[in-house]
Amino acid sequence: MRLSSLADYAVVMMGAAARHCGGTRTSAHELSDETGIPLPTAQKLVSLLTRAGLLKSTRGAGGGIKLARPAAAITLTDIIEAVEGPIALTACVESGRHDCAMEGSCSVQPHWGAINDAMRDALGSVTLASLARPPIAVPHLAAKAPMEAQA
Amino acid sequence: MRLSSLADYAVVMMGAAARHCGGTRTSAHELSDETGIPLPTAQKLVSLLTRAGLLKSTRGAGGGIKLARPAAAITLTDIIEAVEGPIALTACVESGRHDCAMEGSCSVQPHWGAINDAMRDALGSVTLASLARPPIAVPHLAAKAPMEAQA
DNA sequence: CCTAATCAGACTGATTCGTTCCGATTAGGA
DNA sequence: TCCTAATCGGAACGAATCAGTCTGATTAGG
Repeated sequence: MRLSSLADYAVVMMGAAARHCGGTRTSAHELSDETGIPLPTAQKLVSLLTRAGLLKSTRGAGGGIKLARPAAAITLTDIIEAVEGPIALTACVESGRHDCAMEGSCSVQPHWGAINDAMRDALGSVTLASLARPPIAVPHLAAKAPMEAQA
Repeated sequence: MRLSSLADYAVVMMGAAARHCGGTRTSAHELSDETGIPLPTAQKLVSLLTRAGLLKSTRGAGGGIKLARPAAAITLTDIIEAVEGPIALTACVESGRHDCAMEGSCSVQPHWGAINDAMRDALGSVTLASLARPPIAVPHLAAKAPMEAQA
């Protein structure tokens, strides 16, 4: 139930990239300096995020990277899935995976789908634009998500 | 962003324990047979869940385990935190942890608190009683959680 | 044509997780 | 009262995943 460090770094890096006024071209080196993330790691993340279609990269001298979409159209779900793969709390919610011995007789398995979707939607409602806003000191505003698994 | 296998197993085991009419005494061996979880692993989980106050264990011959609280008063958050520790998507949301070099200057750090609480509340709204219900074939009913991190 | 700067993929070391085994504790029966 | 049996509790081993680093391929500019 913890985000991997790479996913955490990816969110920070995308936030820094979004602060470059969206379409302005930047580079992995520049983002590394701004965020404090080690350069090799930043390069690896740029590679992953580009392959996922969140960044547009231009190679060669004078090249760089920029957001592939407006910051308001990029969510935490997009970033996390770009680094960690599909969001799946358990193995049985991944489509095409049927390696659980209790498949069919497990009584909680049908519930995981709804729970997983709720998690995914919650992360999907947080856009990169909202993260790029300067921080305001109002730490507590967690939304009450009235979810009851009935599936 | 994936639940550990132990946490997954713990949910299955608690669901099986709840199906024993709440207060009826059962054992790790019995739960292992019912769920298919290997016996040593089931024993380890019983130990963790007991220490967390979710199960009441009685040692000796004729002993066993039973739910410490009604199934309706046990949530997914309780079970997951009993096995994995406090739910913390990132290192910076854990109270007392300040080992991030970007502490203070990171612009996304203030947002994680609200996001983390939303996750925690969503899992906390799923009770063991709802999981113990026999599965119904209605796979899609994910709640729309209108959360926008404004912290 | 050459140089320089960038992204992209492959490799190594370390940490964590999952599993298994063995010992401590306790109630029941002789 | 002692012994036996069944249980929980903690410790050690092996495997898998992950974070981080390095080197190579590609491309624009001089």
